[in-house]
Amino acid sequence: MTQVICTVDMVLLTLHEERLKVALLKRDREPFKGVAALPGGFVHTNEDHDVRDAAMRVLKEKTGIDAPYLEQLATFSGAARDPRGWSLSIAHYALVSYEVIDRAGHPDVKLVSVDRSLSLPFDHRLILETAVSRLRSKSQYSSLPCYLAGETFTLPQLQKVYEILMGEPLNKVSFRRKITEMDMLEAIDGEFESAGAHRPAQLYRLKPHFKKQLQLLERGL
Amino acid sequence: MTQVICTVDMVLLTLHEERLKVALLKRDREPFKGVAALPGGFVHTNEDHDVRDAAMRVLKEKTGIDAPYLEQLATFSGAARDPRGWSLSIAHYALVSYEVIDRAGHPDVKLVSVDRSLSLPFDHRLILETAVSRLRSKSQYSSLPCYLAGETFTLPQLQKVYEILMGEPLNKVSFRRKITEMDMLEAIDGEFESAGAHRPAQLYRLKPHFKKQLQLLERGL
DNA sequence: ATAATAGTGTCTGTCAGACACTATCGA
DNA sequence: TCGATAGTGTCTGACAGACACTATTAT
Repeated sequence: MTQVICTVDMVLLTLHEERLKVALLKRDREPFKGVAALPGGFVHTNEDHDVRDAAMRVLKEKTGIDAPYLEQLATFSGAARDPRGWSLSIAHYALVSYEVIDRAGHPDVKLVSVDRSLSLPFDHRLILETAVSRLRSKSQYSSLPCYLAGETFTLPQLQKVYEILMGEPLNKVSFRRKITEMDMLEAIDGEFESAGAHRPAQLYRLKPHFKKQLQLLERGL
Repeated sequence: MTQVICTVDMVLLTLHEERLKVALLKRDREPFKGVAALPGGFVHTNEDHDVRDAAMRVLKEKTGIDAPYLEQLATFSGAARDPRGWSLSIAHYALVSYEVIDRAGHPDVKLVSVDRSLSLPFDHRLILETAVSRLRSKSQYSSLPCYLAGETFTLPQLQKVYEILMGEPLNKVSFRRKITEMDMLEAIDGEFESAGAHRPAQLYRLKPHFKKQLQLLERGL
């Protein structure tokens, strides 16, 4: 039994210009030095408590970002995926609003639309597709998309987020019924968002209880 | 960076005596020698193509079983979970009918109801609970439970399987409507199951197309 | 015949989506 | 006043579950 190379890879997703985008970073070492790839790194057994810790550390080191939502995706493995040898990557995905990426302002982070056919090193293409598929699937019946909307948002903004993820327009009345049913938002008293020559929209935020806990629907949207 | 111990653990689930049960094996070496635990083993980079291969190999070696359904569950990791050091286990779960376990006839395999509060070594309790939770969740809206029902089964038998997993009685008419909607079963012509002094039930099997591919419902059962 | 379960036709309450309406802003 | 979007009341068609019925076996 030979050594297994243990790494974590991060799929950092956000919404920008009405598109779902992934954060890519030019690799600073071999293999694939200089090629845009998912941020990743080795598991450090001396400093990481577990692989979730490793994923958060790698994300922070490479992009400067602490993500409000981060979840293990799956483990990708095999003899062929890394030229250095038999390797294994515990892939995670994280969701942030565009503002968080913008504020971090890391010069090497590039946002690329996930719908464009991307050529990525290792099996990062498969990892990315798995992450996007997981996100879209969970968006059908959970509060997950809220983490892409930022700290505060209006209901029309949140509906737009869901629509981009689901790839289809949603019924306004039904959408609001479901959001009410989930009972995860609180109106920010007296705060409205004026976005032009029309009635301003009420601002909402996630109830504190749901900051780290997804809310699920019995039946999807 | 010190060495990471890479293992796979298998959660082998089946139905027996109207209960969901997990297969446990007495450990044949330290740590926890002699204690009942999930079947597990090291990843062998020289013979396993990837961790799925490793999981299938471990299951076959320890229980003699080739499972019709096997899926990666999640990776459990950390410095504390294994006394030998910082370790990582890519947990998988597999579904089989009781007949498969019975036919394999492995003397050391014990079936234990998952609802009993079990004391297990390592973090196997957490792994088991995660697997059961995943299975129950997927049972709501997919054909997954079919793999617990065996090669052929009647609709009343399949409904019973779903009911055990969901923990509640299901409406017969609705259940059959959903099964028809999934369009994954084919009647075995002229084959019926006589189970007493009443009308025999039609035998069904999964359509070949769905042998390795789950069928999903738009809305759950 | 009777008991027991398999399998099906039909009715009804519930709920998602369509539509229409009011509310509130800037110009 | 008008155009635009926010937000809400209501109607209707579709569908899940309840009920009732027929079908088919062993005793």
